[in-house]
Amino acid sequence: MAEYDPQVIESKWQKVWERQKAFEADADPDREKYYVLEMLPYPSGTLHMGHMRNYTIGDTVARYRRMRGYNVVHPMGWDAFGLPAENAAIQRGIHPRDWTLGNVAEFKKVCYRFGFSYDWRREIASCDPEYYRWNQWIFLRMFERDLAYRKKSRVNWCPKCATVLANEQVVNGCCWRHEDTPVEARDLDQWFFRITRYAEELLTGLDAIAGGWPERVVTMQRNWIGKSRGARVRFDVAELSGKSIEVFTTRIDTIFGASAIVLAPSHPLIAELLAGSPSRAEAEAQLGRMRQTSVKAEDVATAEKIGFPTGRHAVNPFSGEKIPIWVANFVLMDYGTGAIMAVPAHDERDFEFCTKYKLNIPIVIQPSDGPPLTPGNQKKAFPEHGKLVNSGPYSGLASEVALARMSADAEKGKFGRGETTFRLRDWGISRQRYWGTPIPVIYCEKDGVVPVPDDQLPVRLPEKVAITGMGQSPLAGVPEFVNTKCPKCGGPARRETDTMDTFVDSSWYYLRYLDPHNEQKPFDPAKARYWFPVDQYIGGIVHAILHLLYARFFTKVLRDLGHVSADEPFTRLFCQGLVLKGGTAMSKSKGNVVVAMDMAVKYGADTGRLYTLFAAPPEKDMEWSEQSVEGCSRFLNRLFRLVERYAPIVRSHAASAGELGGASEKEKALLRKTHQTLRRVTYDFESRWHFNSAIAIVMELVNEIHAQEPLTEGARPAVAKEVLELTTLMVAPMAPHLAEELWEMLGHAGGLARASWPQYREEFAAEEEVEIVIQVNGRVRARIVVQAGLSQDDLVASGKAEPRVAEELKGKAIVKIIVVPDKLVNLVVR
RNA sequence: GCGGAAGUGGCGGAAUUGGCAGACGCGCAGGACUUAGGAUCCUGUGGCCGAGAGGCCGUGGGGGUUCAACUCCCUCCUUCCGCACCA
Repeated sequence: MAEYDPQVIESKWQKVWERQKAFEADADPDREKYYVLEMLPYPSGTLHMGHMRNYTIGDTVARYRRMRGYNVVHPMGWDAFGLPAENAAIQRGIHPRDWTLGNVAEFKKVCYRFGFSYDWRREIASCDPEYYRWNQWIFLRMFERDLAYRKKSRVNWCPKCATVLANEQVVNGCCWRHEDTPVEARDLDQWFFRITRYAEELLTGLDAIAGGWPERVVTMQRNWIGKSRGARVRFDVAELSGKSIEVFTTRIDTIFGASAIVLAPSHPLIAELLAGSPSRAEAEAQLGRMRQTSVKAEDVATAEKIGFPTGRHAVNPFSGEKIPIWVANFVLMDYGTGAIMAVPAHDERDFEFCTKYKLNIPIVIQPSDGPPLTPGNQKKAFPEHGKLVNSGPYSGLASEVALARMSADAEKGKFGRGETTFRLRDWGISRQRYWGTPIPVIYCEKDGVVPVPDDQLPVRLPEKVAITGMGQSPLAGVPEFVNTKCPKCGGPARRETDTMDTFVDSSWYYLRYLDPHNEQKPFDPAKARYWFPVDQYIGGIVHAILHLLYARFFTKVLRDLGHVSADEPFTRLFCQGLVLKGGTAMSKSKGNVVVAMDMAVKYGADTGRLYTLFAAPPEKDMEWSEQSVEGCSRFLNRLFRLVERYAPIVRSHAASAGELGGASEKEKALLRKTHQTLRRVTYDFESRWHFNSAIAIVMELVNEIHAQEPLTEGARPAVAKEVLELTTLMVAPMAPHLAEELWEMLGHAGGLARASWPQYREEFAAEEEVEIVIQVNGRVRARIVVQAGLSQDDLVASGKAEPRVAEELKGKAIVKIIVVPDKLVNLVVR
């Protein structure tokens, strides 16, 4: 008897699939397409089972869809630019490209070993000039439309490294390499994508995809875009005629309670306000300190509120009241107008600030129910809507009414207007790094900023670069790269030395897959018309905001450029859970990884795949358990032995399905179980991807075939064939190598990579007999087996006849009878 | 602080969406086969009471709706995740 040897079987079928080109798919207007995609991986060193979960889910879905007859495109590629490659270069003196390509080769080997059904002809790597030239091309198109622009922006700067740090390289406000050196803020000229132009559409577009995306992701995106309606109001500066300050507020109804105007430390008007102010010297010293603080969000959020008065005043346009103008660290320059009106009684932050600096706290909103606020009893801000008081002509109005009326009045008085703002900011794409896409721009003394002409693309990354992690952008140290000619005047010019954020690479790669070798365009719109959008996208929740938002943005830009017609790139999104070991996510740095290749060598890829699907529903985190892996291995072994045992019977007979009639009771029971299993597995695959329960029920089926041995004595080949073939097909998307082997054992030539998913048959699945639970007052008192479809009256009668039930009914009156057909009878007695 | 998700045996989890709680797997216990088994097969396995038939309790806590609640409503607790001075 042959043993189940996954090493032999898996390698055998991987070669067959390759020879058959089983997973290559091309546009075919006559067939319905299905584009399933796992998020572009960063090819880091060793692949562990945390990675494999993502691909296993995607592959299972891809294989299932193929069996359902779809024309499935399932590509794979590499997010090959990025900081880790540069770190490797610094630490080991290896070129980032060599390090990256080495990892890619390793990654690919593991994907192959796990039998993932990718169309490898479509493979791309973002560090390939044939890929990133199109990043540059898209950048230029965006530049032409003012969607790419340059402005000064604040970055983290380590004075010891003399370089810019990414946010994640800032640890506790200090450089990750120099933990005693506080990070400084610096302003550099940087490139931005004007994603805010699409803010409204990125928000409304969520409604269209909401049904196909996890709700939490939609919510996170919505919050990130952060639309808020309010008003912009102008306050004149009392001491400087003709000067004014605009604030943004969502609560114009509280404006009579404003006790100060507060500016962000980098507000442009500060210099003018301070010129000639009595408190100038002290104020400038404070300002200097404030401007040094870190850029990191957490640090900003937890910092204590500090501020100082400018000595100037603003005039409240509604009340005519003069209030002081302050500067404080908690006001953000890049949200709203960079200035706020502080209404301490009705805003928590303002309350904290004004309490600290002993500013007035006038109450202008009273709760619509509950005790009224008084200066004596107010311990914290009251930020809710309510009824206006001390608000001149608006006193007595409800907030909701006042908001609209005061906004309209501000507009009439020409000192304000209704306005909508977004929390979303433009996307800064400049990185002072080597291993990324060069930004295709040239600076000429005469012509200024000059885009690189299309026919000079790609702007290639130079090979020989000193990467030290110190100093400015590495490319600035390569004179052959920097020094060039101005495309306009031909005079001497220098190239931009920053590279693009790697999120640019992953913002449109799903379109390049559709036409990966096109040398004329990023992709052929005709091909995109067939394949795009992605039907099912699969990846980690970590990318819920940025990557997905950027990809949506790019899709809209490319649509407006006329390259695609879809509004959204991903119709459905699935976020798989993490793989934990010892309670924390598997990661190399934590040292708790289960190496994917080790898994394949010890148990085989099919066992690894099956366990990943079996241990938990795919959207939930799962804890890795080696012992449970053994369980899956045992199951596949059992299945192998089962088919091996009966395969000769099946093969000896060229059975046709028509011979299933007239089966014995035992055979009928088995056919029933098989078709019920198929019904349930199909349901799990179609609806919610609960592969764990699909596998469980197939295990039950296999157990039943084993236990009852209905096929041994005088077994009917037609029944054996039906049962074993369906079982094999059901596990095929999950354990594809073994399924192929079983399929061959059962007498099929040519493999099942393109076999059809079977249709369950109701006439086999239907139960002839059902177990009915008989309850008295909701408690189970008996179970009876009856013919299916029995009438309610018959069920009640049979139930009452049960001795245990009769006993309970003795001396009591039945007040209500509930019958659930084929399931349950509940007799309510008193 | 705001937003989201989740709490079921010793463990991972199931319950086709209001109808038998604990499927399936792991672990554990007992047995069979074996020179041997960490292979394979069989049996048992939520808690308490009982020799047994059987009974009672049980899905984070408390309350409610219902003939019937892991499932729906209210409330509290715990854990995880995301955002975080957004005016």
